[in-house]
Amino acid sequence: MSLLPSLRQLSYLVAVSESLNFTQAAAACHVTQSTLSGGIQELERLLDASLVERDRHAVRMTPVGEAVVDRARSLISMANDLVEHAAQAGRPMTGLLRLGAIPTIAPYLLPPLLRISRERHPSLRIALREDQTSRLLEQVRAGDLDFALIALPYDTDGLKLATLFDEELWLIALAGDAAARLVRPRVEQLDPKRMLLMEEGHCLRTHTLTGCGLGERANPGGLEASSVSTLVQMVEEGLGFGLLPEMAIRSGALNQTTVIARPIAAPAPRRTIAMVARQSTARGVEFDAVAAIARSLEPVATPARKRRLRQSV
Amino acid sequence: MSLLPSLRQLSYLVAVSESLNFTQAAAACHVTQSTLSGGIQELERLLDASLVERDRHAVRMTPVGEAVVDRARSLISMANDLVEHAAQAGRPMTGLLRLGAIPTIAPYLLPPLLRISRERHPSLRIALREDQTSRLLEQVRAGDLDFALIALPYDTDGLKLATLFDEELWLIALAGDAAARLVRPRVEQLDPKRMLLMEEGHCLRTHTLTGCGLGERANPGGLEASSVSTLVQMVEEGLGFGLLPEMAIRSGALNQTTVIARPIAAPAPRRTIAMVARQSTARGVEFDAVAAIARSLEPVATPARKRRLRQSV
DNA sequence: TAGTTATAATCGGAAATTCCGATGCAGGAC
DNA sequence: GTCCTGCATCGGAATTTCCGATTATAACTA
Repeated sequence: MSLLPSLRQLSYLVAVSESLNFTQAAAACHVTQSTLSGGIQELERLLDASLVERDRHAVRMTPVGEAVVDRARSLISMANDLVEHAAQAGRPMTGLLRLGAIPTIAPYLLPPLLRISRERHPSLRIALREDQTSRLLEQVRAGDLDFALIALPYDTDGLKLATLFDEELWLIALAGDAAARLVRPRVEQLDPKRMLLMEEGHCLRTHTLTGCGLGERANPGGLEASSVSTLVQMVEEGLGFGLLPEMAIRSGALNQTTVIARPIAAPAPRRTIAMVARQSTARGVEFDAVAAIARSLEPVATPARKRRLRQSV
Repeated sequence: MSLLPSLRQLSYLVAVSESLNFTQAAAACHVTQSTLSGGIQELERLLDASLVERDRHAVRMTPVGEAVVDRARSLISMANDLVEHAAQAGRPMTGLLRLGAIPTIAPYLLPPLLRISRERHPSLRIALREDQTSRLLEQVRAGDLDFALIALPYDTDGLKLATLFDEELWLIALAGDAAARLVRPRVEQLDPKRMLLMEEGHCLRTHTLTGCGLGERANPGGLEASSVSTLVQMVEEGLGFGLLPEMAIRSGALNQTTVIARPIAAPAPRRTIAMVARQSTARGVEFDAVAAIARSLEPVATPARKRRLRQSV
């Protein structure tokens, strides 16, 4: 086994890669510039590779440096998880849990989830953050979030994953709309030209397109929604039809509108709700507990229930 | 961010967990017992948790200690990968690569794989180890192996995975055997009572059973083979029939025998050949290169080829 | 051109840490 | 009791880490 670099040296390197400025990096690490400079040099000597390119004009990371920084980041977050795990070991289901969720899940799944969690585990506090999938995963990996609720398919490589439940996408349209004529439309019967999509980057956009067998080509009409509610409003304006997760509809996304929802004939477009965490998370117990609660909230889609739901909107 | 433990302290703890003896652990770490003792205490103080239980009679790890040891192990192997990656950065496809393979792959896939690898990458040396899947994965995780060739389905959680190709299991039997009467038998037509299996722990056993829709119940006859060649010999003795991967048959596992092979009608039992490595492996370039070579060695199973093969055995 | 600012490297010494050897202490074997 | 095994403890040595001051270089400014 070779000699190992210290986590401190690695954190110096990470800091440099973030500011590309030794002085600022040193401040961020609460050490002097000379200490950090020495630390970086020591690391380069130990690894026998140049990691940071010090030009007259600027500081840049070398390709090897970037690779080392990536590995160093996950090493440090793993070490943090280790410390946290030991600290929390005797007292599971307590303390602060930082939970992220995408905007097409948060408003519908979180209210009952938080309520049940408070009932069962009163001393577990949950902080919420709502963001796009890619950013949530970044934050989970960086250790800024403990868990994230996302929709699959999505690349979750290297993360701990628990699938929670499947969910169908339903058609939403005005009552008079051509798409709403059919009680149980099939995806092939939907006119791609009149389909309203979410903006680029929203995972619901991708899931809608792939669910309808369409590629990631831009929306012909050029009309894109930035949230579920704007999508509903655009449908209300008669600009076309859209697809919405069953959960959103059940939670009243169409209330106060004249938009109606229709389940789509099998094979219906669907997405899988899942929760992710770092593999090395200190909160394994909480992960299982929260996942269990979320699973119990699956939108049970019996035919009778669907009929009732369809009538109510 | 809290204060982090040093990798050295963590390695002390890992050593203690392996020998459960401070003096021996100290020797393994090349430090004195007092140094190691102090290191462990410092770690316990830092984590604010008791990790090692020092009884009058023995040393045991606490549950928290075990958990910390697990995390420490992967932390240390990640750190080693980081160092190795930096060292190898400028010179890919060189040096020693430690490759493991299960016994039902090694004799068939490795000879051509090694030949092509030597042609394309003369300065890459490959050391081989043959073992059961579970042990290979252990060694990969521990950093004793770089890659392992295994058969899926198998739990590869937390490892870097590349699927290489699918492969059917073929029926092997004596020409006069009831099972060999059919030119293209279906799995339902095979008599479970006369099926010869590999020993417990061999993944081919599991894949055979699940491929035939059978549970993991013991072999009724109690006859179990410890390798492909013993399985073939048992078939040759007329003790029953067996299932063998296509690759093994193509490579001549039945040569010098009177045993014949029959492809099974769709849906045939199959297994997926895959290669795994640590997520943090320093040999990402080599991983892709070796996987590409292995993929090019897929047993192409066109009907014409199958017919030719069947006649030759 | 001379002065100012910004940034990283270098150096000597202070501070902290890591380590060792010797010793202490407890239990078990004889 | 006496020896042996095994972990904890202690003082001091060796090493590492860190700081502050200074130097070096380039860019910008007046």
